[in-house]
Parts: sequence; C-alpha cells; structure tokens
Amino acid sequence: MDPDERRAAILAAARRVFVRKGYHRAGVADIVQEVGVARGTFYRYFEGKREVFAAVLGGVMDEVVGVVRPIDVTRPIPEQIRANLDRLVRAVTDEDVVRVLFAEAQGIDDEGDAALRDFYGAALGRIEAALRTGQALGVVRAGDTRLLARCLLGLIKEPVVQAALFGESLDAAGLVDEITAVLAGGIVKI
Amino acid sequence: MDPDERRAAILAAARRVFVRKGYHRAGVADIVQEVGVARGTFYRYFEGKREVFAAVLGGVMDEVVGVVRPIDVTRPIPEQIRANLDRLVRAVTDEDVVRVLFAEAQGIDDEGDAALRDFYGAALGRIEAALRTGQALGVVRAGDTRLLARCLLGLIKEPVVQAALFGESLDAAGLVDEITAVLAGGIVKI
Amino acid sequence: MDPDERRAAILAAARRVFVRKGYHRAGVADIVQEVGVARGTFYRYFEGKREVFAAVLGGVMDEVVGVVRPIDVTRPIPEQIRANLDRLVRAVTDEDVVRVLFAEAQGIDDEGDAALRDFYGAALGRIEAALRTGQALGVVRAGDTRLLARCLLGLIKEPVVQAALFGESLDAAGLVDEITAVLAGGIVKI
Amino acid sequence: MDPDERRAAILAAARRVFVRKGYHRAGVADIVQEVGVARGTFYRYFEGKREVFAAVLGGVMDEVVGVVRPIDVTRPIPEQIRANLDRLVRAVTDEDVVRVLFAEAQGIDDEGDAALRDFYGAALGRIEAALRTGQALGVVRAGDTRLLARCLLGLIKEPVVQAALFGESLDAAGLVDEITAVLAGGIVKI
DNA sequence: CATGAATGAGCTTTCATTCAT
DNA sequence: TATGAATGAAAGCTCATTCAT
Repeated sequence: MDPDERRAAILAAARRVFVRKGYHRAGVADIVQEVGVARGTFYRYFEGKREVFAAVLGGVMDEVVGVVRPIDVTRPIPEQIRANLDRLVRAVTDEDVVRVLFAEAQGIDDEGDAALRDFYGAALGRIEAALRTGQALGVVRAGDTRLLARCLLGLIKEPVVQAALFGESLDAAGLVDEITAVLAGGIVKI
Repeated sequence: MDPDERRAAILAAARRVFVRKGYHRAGVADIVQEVGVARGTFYRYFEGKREVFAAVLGGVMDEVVGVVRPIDVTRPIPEQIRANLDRLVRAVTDEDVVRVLFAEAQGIDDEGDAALRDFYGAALGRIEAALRTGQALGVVRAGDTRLLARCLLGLIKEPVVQAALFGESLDAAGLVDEITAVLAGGIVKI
Repeated sequence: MDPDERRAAILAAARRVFVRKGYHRAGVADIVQEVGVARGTFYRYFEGKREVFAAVLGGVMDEVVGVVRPIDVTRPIPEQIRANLDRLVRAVTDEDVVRVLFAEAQGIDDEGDAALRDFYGAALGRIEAALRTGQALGVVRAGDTRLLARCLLGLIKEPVVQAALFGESLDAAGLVDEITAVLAGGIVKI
Repeated sequence: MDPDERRAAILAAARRVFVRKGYHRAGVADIVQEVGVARGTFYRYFEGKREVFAAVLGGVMDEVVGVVRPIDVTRPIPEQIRANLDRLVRAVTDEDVVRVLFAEAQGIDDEGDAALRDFYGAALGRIEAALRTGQALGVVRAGDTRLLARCLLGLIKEPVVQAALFGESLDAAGLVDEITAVLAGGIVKI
C-alpha cells in the first residue's frame, strides 16, 4: 500500500474512532484495530495519539473553514449572505464536526488549544471580514465586528451542539430560517 | 475542622484544580495536595474523582441557573430582559464556568453528559419560558422558541468561550450592549 | 458496659463476621458495625484484626479440643471411643468451626499458622494419647500413632469440609456410623 | 522469547510465588519480579491476579487428578488399589499441592470455590467409582460410597497437610502402608 | 517498512491503624 | 474510656509509546 494512502487510511480510521468514542475514551488500540495495521505502523505515520487527533481536527477544520466565502460586491449581497449561512450551518451540522471540533477538542493539551485558536481565528476572521464588508456596503449595522462575529458563530454553533447533546436530529433549513430571521430583525422589541 | 467545612474545602480545592488543569489532567493527587489532606480523607467525603467533579459541576450550574429569573408581567418588561441578560453574561463570564461547564464537562462519561443535559435543559427551559411570555405579550417575535432559546444561549456563551480561548479579558457591559442590539434589531438588512 | 462484657461482645461480633465473610473479606469496619462501637474502641480491646482473629480461633479451638476426653480404663472402652467420636463429629460439624478453623485459618500470617499448629498439636496429642492407651489395652492395632491420629482426624474432618464446600447439610449420625465402621473394619479386603 | 514460553514462565513464577507467600500475601509485583518482566507484560498474558491463580490451581489439579485411574477388573484388583493409593499419596505430598490446593484455594472468591468444587467433584467422583466397582466385586464393604470417598480423601490428605503445617518431611511409603492397613482392617476393635 | 510484544510510569481506590478530642 | 475523622502505604490495573525482530 502506498504510504500516502496508508497515512490517509489511518487518519480516516482515527477520525471514525474519535467521533465514535471521543478523544479520551479512544485508544491507539482502537485506531490500529479499525484500520487493521500494527501498533508500530501507526507510530511510523503519526507521532502519537495527540498528533493524529490534531490531524483529524485540521481536516475537520478545513471542511468548515472552506465553506465561508468572501462577499463579492459586484453580485447581489443578501443572497450571498444567505448562501454562506446555509453552507456553514450544513457544514457544522455534520456529526464529525460536532463531536471532534465542538465537544472534544478543548482542554486536551496546549497544542490542541493552539490548533483550536488557529481554527477559530481563521473562521472568525472570515466572518468578521464579511461583516466589515457589509458595514461598508451599509447592509450590516454598526458595531464591534469581533463581538458580532462571535455572536454569529454562537448563533449557529449552539443549536447544533445542543441538538447533539440531546440526541436530536436537526432541521438545517429550519435553523437557517430562524437564524436568518434573527439576523434580519432580532428577537425582541425593546 | 467541621466535617461540612472540610467537605467544602475539598470541593473548593477540587474546583480550583479542575479549573486549572481540566478534568482529565487533574488527579485525585492534585486535589488532596491542594487542600492538604491525605488521600484517604478525600474518599471519606467523595466517592471518587467523577463524583467530586459532578459536585463541582453542580455548584457551577447552580450559580448560573439561579440568575435567570422569570419575567414579571406586572412590571416593565424590557428592563427585566436586560437585567436577566446582564446577570447571565456576568455569571457565565466567570472563569470557572467557562472551564468547568463549557469546556471540560462534555464527554467525560454518561453520567456527566446526563448532568450537562439536565443543566442545559433547565437553563434553556427558563430562557424558553421567558421567550414564550414575551411572545404572549407581543414583545418577542414569533418563531420556534426552542431554537430561539438555543440561539440566544449561543449568542451569550460563544463570545465568552472565545474570549477565554484567546486569553482575552471580556468587557461584560460591552457584550451585553452588543447582544442587546442584536436582540433588538438583528445584524443585517436582508 | 463492663469491660469484660464489651470485649466479649466484640469477640462474638468478630466471630460472626469472620464466619460470614471469611478473614480476608471481613473488615474491621464490619466488626465495629456488627457490635455497634466505634473503630477506636475496637483497638482498645484488641491489638488489631489479626489478634481478634486469633482470639476467635482460640475460642473455636477450645470448643473442639474440649470434647475429646481421655479414655478411662476403669470403664468400658468401646463406648468411650464411640462417645468421643460422636462429640468430635458434632463439634466440628459446627459452621463456625468449618469456616474459621478449617477454611480460613491457614496462611494468614506466621502467628496464625503457629496458633493453628498449637491447636492441631493439642488435638492430635489427645487423639494420639487415646490411641496409645487403646494399643496398651489391646483394642487399637499396632502402628504409627502419630500418623494414625492424623488419619483419624482426616477421616472426620474431610467429610465435614467437603459437605461445607458443596453446601450440603451433613447427617452427623450417619457420618459417625460410617467412620465407626471404617475404624472397626476398614474399607477394603486386600 | 516465544509467547507460549513466556506465558509458561509467568505461570511458573506465579506458582512459585503463590507457594511461597500464599494467595493474599502475593502481589502481582512479586510475580513480575520473580519472572523478570514488566507489570504490563503480565497483563498481556493473564487478566489479573485471580486469573493467574486459577491457572496455577488448574495446573496443580491436573497433576493430582490424573493419577487416580479406574480399576481394571480383568487385572488383579488389590495391587491396582495399592498403586492408585501410592500415586495419589506421592502426588499430594508435593509442596505446591499442599500450599496452593489444600491451604490457600478456599475462600478467595466464588470462582475459586467453584474451581475447587470442580476439582474435588472430579477427584471424589473417581474415588467413588472405584469404591462402587469394589463393592460390586465384593472387595469393598457396603456403605455410603460418597461418605466413604470423602473419608478416604481425608485419610490421605490430612497427614500430608499436617506434615506441611509442622514443617516435617513425609515418608510417603510409610503413609501408604499405614493407610493401607487402615483400609484393610480399620484401627480399633469395637 | 511492518510488526506486536514489552515496557513502566501513572492512575484510582482500599482499609488497617492512629490519635486528638 | 469512647470516639470517628484522618491517615498513607500499598494494592491492582491501564495504555501511550518503544524497539528488536
């Protein structure tokens, strides 16, 4: 088997195992059994359990980060916002994202937290850039874009996390509608 | 030392340790060293590491759950909403809450997840009740209150979690203002 | 409560606990709970778990040793032998004897083994003396009385131990008959 | 080292340790030190302390059970009885048998007791079968063969156990002679 | 390059015993 | 004298990692 293929196979197996059992309950034994290689082989492709988790995390991050696209001002803006939101919700609704990225990643070690910071930095950076563009175009109200970006992330992430916690399946379209409504007009009349 | 005091001292020490090191990296050894008692003493007061974490978690939960108060319709509503929001943000901005409740609690074991579900169930139940009352009074727009409650939770929680992740101190008043603005008028014009 | 009474109460409780749970599974906690005194009190009356077991063992031994009586040559011998045998079988059929003396005593520590040696030394000494007397009187056949005494002990002890191991109740009279028959005429024609 | 060899080496070391210290005083640490492997290695070959003791016990049992052979009625019977007895006495005179099987096995846990019951069930079954055959052939007197089998076991086992308890070496031939004499003609004239 | 047996530090937990009250 | 909270050594066991084959 080609080294790259083998590495990919181990990585995929590790992802399945981490999703299934969570970082701490998963063992290297589970991963090597899942992929069908010897323990030693695993250590030829990854430095250890933490490193393979970081790689899994990176893959999941890429999948999520990629869906948020910059606003193209030469094209109609509202539908781009809507499309971005739609893709983001669908991306983070994925079970792997919820388990690996939202539920298990924090607190494993300092490197893991750094990776998480990188991810959220990148994701929030894109969101923030979109908000700034919107402000410049007059479609986003004034305000602290950093905070707004985090609020927006929470608006999307939390319903997904809670649904996972309670074992409910999530209606992505309904969630997009609800978030859109909140974005458009808030919740309360104060 | 009075047994209740001692139990409280161990609990407080455990909380400090869990906040500092996280559940998995913390050991009973750390806790007993922190409080300055023998290993055996710890086991006189708690059944084990999981149980003491559950107790810490319960304490943190109580601190948070208690601040969300039902809306009193006989009194001006907007300021009650604002006050609830203000208390909630301040409560969850506490480092212990962020570390123990938001970052470490999930995925430890089934009992821990059940405790977390109970907590979020209670907290979201209160938020949802407030939203329903608001809808009945015409101050909250129509919509799926369950989803809205979770969105609202995310709106509050995520900026706090992110600030903690990036080691930033958080301006609670600023966050309350921003959230209030989102609640009142959303973010974008779509 | 009178000190002697209290000591006796603790001893009796310890015996019940050792019979019920066996030496290793029994804890000092079980004993003090059984008798209803504090842990510290226990240690005022006995040096520790081993010592109280030794005391229990001694009591059980006394009950067994006492039943074997020297043969009185001025009275009919066969019925004295039969009476001794009868009493011995009935004595060792007692559950406490089986559990404490036959099943749990050996291997706890060197002192325990010494106590056991003392007991068996005394018991076998009496049996051997009886055999020697019998030889002198011509009612016991010639042979190594030490070995014979041990064989005789095994003849009695083993059926009792096996019955306990298999959870059967034992018909003492039937056992006495069988042993008597073996003593009188052996088992096989060789 | 070959896995089977290693397993055998650990088993043999465990046997030596159990014989030397007894089940409860022996620790996994003693065993791994005795054989010169790491703690973890031990757990690759055995599930734990109880399981390795069970394996030791099984080995000892096999050594003993195997020596009692059914009587072949087409060949002279008395010498077969004598030969069986001789082998049995020599087998159980082994120090390991006395320590592991007779002194330490009972009361460790329910599984251990079950194993012991199996062993004694098998051993006594063979003895009883031999006795029944003897009765049919008219060389064994009438009587409850179950009780007789247990008496016979005691006749053999007890002198061995006592000799071990008192640290005496045992003259197997002398014991066989004495037991043979008891079997043939009993002890007393009643 | 692949293997998997071996490693050993580290974990949680137990319980006989002590001693200040 | 009675108490029972405190003690801490020691136990069995796990698992990420290494390395000789």
